[in-house]
Amino acid sequence: MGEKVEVSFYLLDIVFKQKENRPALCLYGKTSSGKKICIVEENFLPYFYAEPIEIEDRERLKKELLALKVPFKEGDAVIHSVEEIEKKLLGSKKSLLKIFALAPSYIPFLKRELDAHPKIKKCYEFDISFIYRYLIDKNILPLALLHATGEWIPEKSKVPVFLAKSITPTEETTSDLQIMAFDIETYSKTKVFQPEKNPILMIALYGKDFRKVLTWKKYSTQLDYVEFAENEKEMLIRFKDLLKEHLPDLLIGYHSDGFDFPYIKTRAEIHNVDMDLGLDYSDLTIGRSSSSACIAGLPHIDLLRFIRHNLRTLETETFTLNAVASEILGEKKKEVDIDALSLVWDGEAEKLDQYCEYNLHDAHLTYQLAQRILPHMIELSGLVGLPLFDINRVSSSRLVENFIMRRMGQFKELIPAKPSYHENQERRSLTYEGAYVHEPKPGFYRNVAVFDFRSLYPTIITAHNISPYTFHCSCCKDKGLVPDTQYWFCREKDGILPSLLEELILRRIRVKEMLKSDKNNLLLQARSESIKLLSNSFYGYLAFFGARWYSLESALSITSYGRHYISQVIAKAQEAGFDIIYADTDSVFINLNERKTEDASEFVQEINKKLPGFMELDYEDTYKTGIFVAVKKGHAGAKKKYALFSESRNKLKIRGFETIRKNWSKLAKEVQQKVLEILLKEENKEKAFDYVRKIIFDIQTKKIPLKKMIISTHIQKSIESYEAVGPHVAVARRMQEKGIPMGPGSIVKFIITSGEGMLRNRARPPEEVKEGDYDAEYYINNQIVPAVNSILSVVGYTEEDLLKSNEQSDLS
DNA sequence: TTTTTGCGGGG
DNA sequence: GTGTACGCAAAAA
Repeated sequence: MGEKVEVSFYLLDIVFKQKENRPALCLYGKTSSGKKICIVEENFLPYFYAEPIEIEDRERLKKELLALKVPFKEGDAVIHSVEEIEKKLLGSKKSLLKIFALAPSYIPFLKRELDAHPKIKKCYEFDISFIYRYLIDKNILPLALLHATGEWIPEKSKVPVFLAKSITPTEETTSDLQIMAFDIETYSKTKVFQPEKNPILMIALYGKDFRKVLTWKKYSTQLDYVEFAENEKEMLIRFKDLLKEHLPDLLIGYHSDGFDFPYIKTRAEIHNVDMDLGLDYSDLTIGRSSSSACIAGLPHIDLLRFIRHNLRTLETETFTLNAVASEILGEKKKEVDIDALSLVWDGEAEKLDQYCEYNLHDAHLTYQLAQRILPHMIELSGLVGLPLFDINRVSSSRLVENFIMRRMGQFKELIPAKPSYHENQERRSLTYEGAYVHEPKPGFYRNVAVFDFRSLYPTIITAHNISPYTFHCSCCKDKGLVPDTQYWFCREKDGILPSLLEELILRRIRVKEMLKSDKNNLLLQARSESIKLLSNSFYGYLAFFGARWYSLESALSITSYGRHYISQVIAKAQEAGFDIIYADTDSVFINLNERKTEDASEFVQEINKKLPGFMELDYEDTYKTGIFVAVKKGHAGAKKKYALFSESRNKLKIRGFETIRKNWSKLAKEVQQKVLEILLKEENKEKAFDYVRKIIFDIQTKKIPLKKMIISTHIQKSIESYEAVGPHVAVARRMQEKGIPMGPGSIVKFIITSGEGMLRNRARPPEEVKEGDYDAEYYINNQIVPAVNSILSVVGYTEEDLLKSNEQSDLS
């Protein structure tokens, strides 16, 4: 003890702790041999800037400030020290006072006091979280290798604690992380989860060379990974101890912010068990409204949150573990009757094996998903400098913001404050014109060429130097305005945001270049994706009401340029004799008619010759066939709703047809898909029409199996509180009468049966319906016709044609 | 058309 | 906690 030593470690997590007289940062990390340690940094103080009114007597002002006492809780918030410093605000120099304090929580109080101080004009950078401030100022990246000198100190902790005298960052980072995935199963006889009432039955853990399912119902099993606890309380304690024993670098769950951890916390409170999972024995905390489960020193990753926010490239519409795992891993959840778990638990414990397997399999899927997704999170973390815990949870606007904040130092520019509540409200209420959408003429088309601008908004920002820093400069007023506005941006000096964005675009070009010779390099792919995600978020960021660098003028100018360029392409295409079918934001759909693709290619090249900066029009593809439909009422073309067939890729591109959703029967979805396929791939409208006629005939003659007729709907509120009793509510009430509780969140599956009277009296749960006993009329008129009507009317069939009585014999 | 509510994910 | 952190779509008004 007491001897000066050196340690090197990779930074995994960072936690702030207010010590008696000083703020401390606990840097949790692992050494190159994988050992976990905690390095305490006490040499960094929180601060903000204050701009004095006159440059009169600085020394006197400093003394005055140092003597200030601002009431704070039981004591006083005081200023620890003051330094003089130069910074820029929108390019103009400011000489400022850097005000240090001994606690981050003093900062808002001191700031408020100085705002009211007669000798202080304005305060800056008072709303940057202490941890980010530290990472930014010390230029430390998460997962970076750090060297520290200091000494080991005794402290209550699950890992050795080291008090640092100095910390030096390096450029080296690690991506080799030991992860542990977990999942719980709970008692519930309905869809409604009641952690206050119903216990946790199982907890699965899956790590490298480690798998375990904890449960507390003893039954005979051959599964070597099942471990029994006396009761739920002992199981929770065992879970805690296993984490302490294994100390993974990251703990991974799926919807664990919103479900598993809140559930665990509630159950632990009931049993009076401390959920002191933190490496410093601090409790698991659940953030209130944006609910995130946080463990000191052990970053908790909820994959669902990252996937929902930042992995929108997935095809899937829903983000259930099953859907996401089958798309990313090609593997599904284990099929068990989860509804029966509680009954089995109560009465047939010998059948619990399948649920233990199910539980472990979910943890395993989560583990595998983490292996795929972590490279993306790690790349993003390195790019914008946010720790993995935050990368997991922030929106793309905050990614952009942190990226910019980190780079502000090099420009010596001040970081603007977050908007006040009032500004926020004001910004929310402002709207402006968005992208251009050209209304399509409904119809069936052949040879549809699609052009689109590659990264339209990012390239507009860089090509036209759009940013709050270049807005209305004094030098370029007479050099031209943004189309359809009175605004201009500097043409002489590079704006900070456009130059950062340009750097990103160039970096991505380099990464893509490297990928050409190393196609399967997942890390490079993740890097390219991360840069793309960040670049594409700049425009949205400028228009985001909560942004520090909010600039309505910039956002509005970007969309204005966007409309300008797309309209230009449309006009020139028409000049060149092409017919425009449709256009939306950054893409134009052209009817090639008898023209060759070479003509279109040439046209695109001509356009590209005149585009500034990185702007570029891509010839995306030529689609063999395409359908654009009309809006429900009227003859106008529906926007953002079309289907195209790419012969070269042998793939349908279907957009905006919304029947791929709930409360449509499987049959309706199937029929819609099939009709589009026949029309686009086979170009046989008679066959499509006959197909639908055949389906209608089959419905009438009761040949369709019941399971395709099931409609599922979500129950929104308690069954009693519905005033309008729709079919789903009626069915839910019947189920409840039969002893199956129904509440918000329950999914009701029902079939409309034949007979007279109101729908709600004819809706039945599928198990009560005999094969063939569905209401043919209802399914034809409310499911099939709406699904295909707009499509078939494009090729000349009306609703009446579809519903004409089935006398022709060729159909049967 | 504008405002309010409530789901998503999880068993 | 360098406070006051969702976002969208359907239902209701």
